[in-house]
Amino acid sequence: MITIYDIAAKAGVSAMTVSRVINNTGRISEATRKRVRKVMEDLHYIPNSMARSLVLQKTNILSLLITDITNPFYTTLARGAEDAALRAGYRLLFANSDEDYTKEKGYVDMILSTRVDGVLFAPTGDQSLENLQQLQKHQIPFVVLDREIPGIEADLVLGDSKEGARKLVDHLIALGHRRIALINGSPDVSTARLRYTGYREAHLLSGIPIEDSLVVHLNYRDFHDESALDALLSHENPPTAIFAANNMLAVGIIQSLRQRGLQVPGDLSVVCFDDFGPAGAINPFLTVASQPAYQFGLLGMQLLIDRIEGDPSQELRKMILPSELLIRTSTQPLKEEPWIQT
Amino acid sequence: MITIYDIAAKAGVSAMTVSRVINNTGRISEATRKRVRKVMEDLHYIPNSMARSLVLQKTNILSLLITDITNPFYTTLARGAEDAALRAGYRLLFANSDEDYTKEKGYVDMILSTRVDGVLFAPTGDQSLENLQQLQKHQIPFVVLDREIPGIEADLVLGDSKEGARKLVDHLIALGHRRIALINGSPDVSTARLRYTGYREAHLLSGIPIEDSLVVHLNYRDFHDESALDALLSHENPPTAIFAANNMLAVGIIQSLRQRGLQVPGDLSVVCFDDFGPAGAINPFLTVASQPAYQFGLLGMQLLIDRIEGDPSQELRKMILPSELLIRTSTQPLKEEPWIQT
DNA sequence: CTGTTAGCGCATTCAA
DNA sequence: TTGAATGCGCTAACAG
Repeated sequence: MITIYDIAAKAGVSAMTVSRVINNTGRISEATRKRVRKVMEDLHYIPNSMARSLVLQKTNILSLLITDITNPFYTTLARGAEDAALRAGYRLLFANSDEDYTKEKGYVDMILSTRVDGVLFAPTGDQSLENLQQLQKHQIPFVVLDREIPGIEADLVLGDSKEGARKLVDHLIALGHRRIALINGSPDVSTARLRYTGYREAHLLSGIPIEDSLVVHLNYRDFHDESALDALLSHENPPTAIFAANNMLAVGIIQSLRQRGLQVPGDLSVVCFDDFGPAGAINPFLTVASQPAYQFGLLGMQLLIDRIEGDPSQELRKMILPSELLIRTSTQPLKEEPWIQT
Repeated sequence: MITIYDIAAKAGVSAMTVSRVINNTGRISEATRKRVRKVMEDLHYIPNSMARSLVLQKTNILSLLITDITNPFYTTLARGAEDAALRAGYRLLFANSDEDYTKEKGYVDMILSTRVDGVLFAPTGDQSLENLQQLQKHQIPFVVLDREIPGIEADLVLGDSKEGARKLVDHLIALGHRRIALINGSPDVSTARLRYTGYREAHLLSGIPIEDSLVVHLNYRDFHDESALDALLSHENPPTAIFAANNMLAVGIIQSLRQRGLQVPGDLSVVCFDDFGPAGAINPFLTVASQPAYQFGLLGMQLLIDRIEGDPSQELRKMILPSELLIRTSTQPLKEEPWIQT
C-alpha cells in the first residue's frame, strides 16, 4: 500500500508536506505542491481514510438505519438520505432492522464500534428506547425518523399519522361505509397509535360508534398473517372497508382477500398509509395517504449533518410532514347489500 | 473515549492483556479474564474498529454498489447481500450509482479510500470498465453482478437475459403477435445486448422478420422518456405488443400508453424483465421474466466473501441464474383489428 | 514555507 | 500467563 511516506520520499519532501498538499492546509510553494501532486498521481495514491479517522476522531461515515428495505417508502427515503449525505461528503453505512428489535440492537453495536459521526435512525418501536439510549451514552448524534420514541429527546422527522388516518377514514365514511376495520401495526409503535387515534377521531366526529372487534394489531411487516383477516371476515357483522396501517399490510390483505374470492373494491374497499413508489405506478390502484418519503430522508439527513457540524447545543427540532390523500380505485361507495349477505 | 488502556489501568493489567481478552487469543487465566471483562462492561467499553482496521489491514467492511435503489429488483438483491454479509460478520457500505457512470466513479473513489475488503459491484455498463480496473489496480476483490463487462475477468453472477427474452417473445408470438417492439436499455449494457439477441432468436426460430424500426434504446432508468414511444406509435405499421427490457421501462411505457388513451392489454400487450417485489403483489398485472433477485445478492456476496477469506487464487466462477416466465394479464391474444385501424 | 515529534487505539513480536 | 516495545497511516502542534 502506498502511503504519504512513499510520496514524500519520491518527491523529496517530508510526509507532513504531503499531508498539507492533500488537505490544502498551510502554505506550500506552488512548485512543491505540483511536484507532490505529480508523484501522487504517478503512484495512484489514495489516502487511507481509516488512518485519517483515527487521528481526526471523525470518520465521515453516517449510518442509515431503516426498518424494511423492501418497502418502497424506505427505499425512497434512503434515496433522499443518500443525496443529502453525498452532498455533504459523508459515506453511508447501511443497516436494515427488518422491524426486528434484536437485529436493530446488533446494528447499534456495529454503529458504535464503527465510530460513525451520526445515525439517521428509523426505530422499530418503543423498545428501541434502549438502543437509542445506547447511542446517547456514547455521544453519537442521531435523528429519529418516522416514529417517536417516548423517553427520547432528539431531532425528529415524522409524518402526520393522525391527520392522514383521519383523511383516509373520512373518505371511507363519505363513501357511506360505517363498519371500517383497522388492521394496525403494533401498539408499540407511535405511528400505529396515532393512526388509531385518527381512526377514532374520524368516527367520533361523524358520530359513528367504534367497535373494538374491528381493530386488530399486527407487525408492520406481517403482511402474510391470515389470522387477523380470518377473524374480521368471520365476524357476525363484518366490515365493508379496511384501513391498513401501512402499505405492506395492505399488500397482504389484498392478496388474502383475492384468495378468498373477495373483490376490492367490489366486496370491500381498502385504503392504507404510504404509496408504492415507481413499482406502484404501473397500476395505481390503492387509495392511500401518501407520505413524502424522499423528504423524510433528505430533511432527516440535513438535520443530522447540521447537528454534527453546526452548534450542537441548539434546541431540538421536530418536523411533521403532511401526507396527501390519493383517491384511486380501491375504494367505492358502500353498496346496499354487502358481500356477506349474498 | 474509553480505550484498552483505561480498561487495563482499572483492571490492573497491561493493555495487551485486555486486547487478548477481547480477541480470545493467547492464554489468559480465568481470574484476570473475568476481571477484565467486568471492567469492560462497567465502563461500557466498545472496541474502536478503525484502530483495529488500521493495524490489521482489514476493515471488515464490504461495499454494495447498485445502480438503482428505487428498483425492487435491486432492493431485493440488497436484502440478500445484507443477509450474507451480516452472517459473515461484515458491515455494508452503501452505494447507489443511479445508472450514472460519473456517480459510480465517485463511489469507487470512496470505496478505495475506505479500504473496504471487497465490493459487490453492479456496474452501470461497459464504461464501468475503468472503475473496475481501478479496483483491480488497488487489489480490491470484487464480484460483478447482473451485467458482464468486456475486458473484466471476475467472479460473476448473471441472469439468463437471452433465454428470458426468448421466453417473453415466444409467449407474445404464441399469442399471435407478429409486430413486437423492443424498448431496450443502452447497447452499452450486456443485459440489453443479450435481451436483444433473445428477441432476435425468438423471431428467427418462428420465421418472423425483424424490423429495426421497432427496436429502440433507452437508459434503464429513463422511464419517463416519451420520444421512443412516440416514434413507435406513429409508425406506419405500429406494433401490437411491446417488450420492455426492464421493469422500470415498463412502468414508464404503461403510464405513457394510458395517457394516450391506449389500453394494456386491450390495445397493446406488454411484457418486461424483472418483477416488482412486494409492491407489485397488490395487483399482479405485468407478464414478466422474473429473476431471482434475492439470490443475486446472496450468492454474489457469498462468492465475494469466499474470494476474500478463501483461496484467492482459485479460478473464477460464473453463475447464471435462470428467470421464470410469469404470465399475467398484461398480455392477450392478438385481435383481428389492431387499435391503430379504429 | 517546511520538517520533527508525538500520538490517535489497537495488535503483533519478542521477552520475561 | 503476562508485559514492553513497536508500528499501522495519518495529522496537530510546534520548531525552524
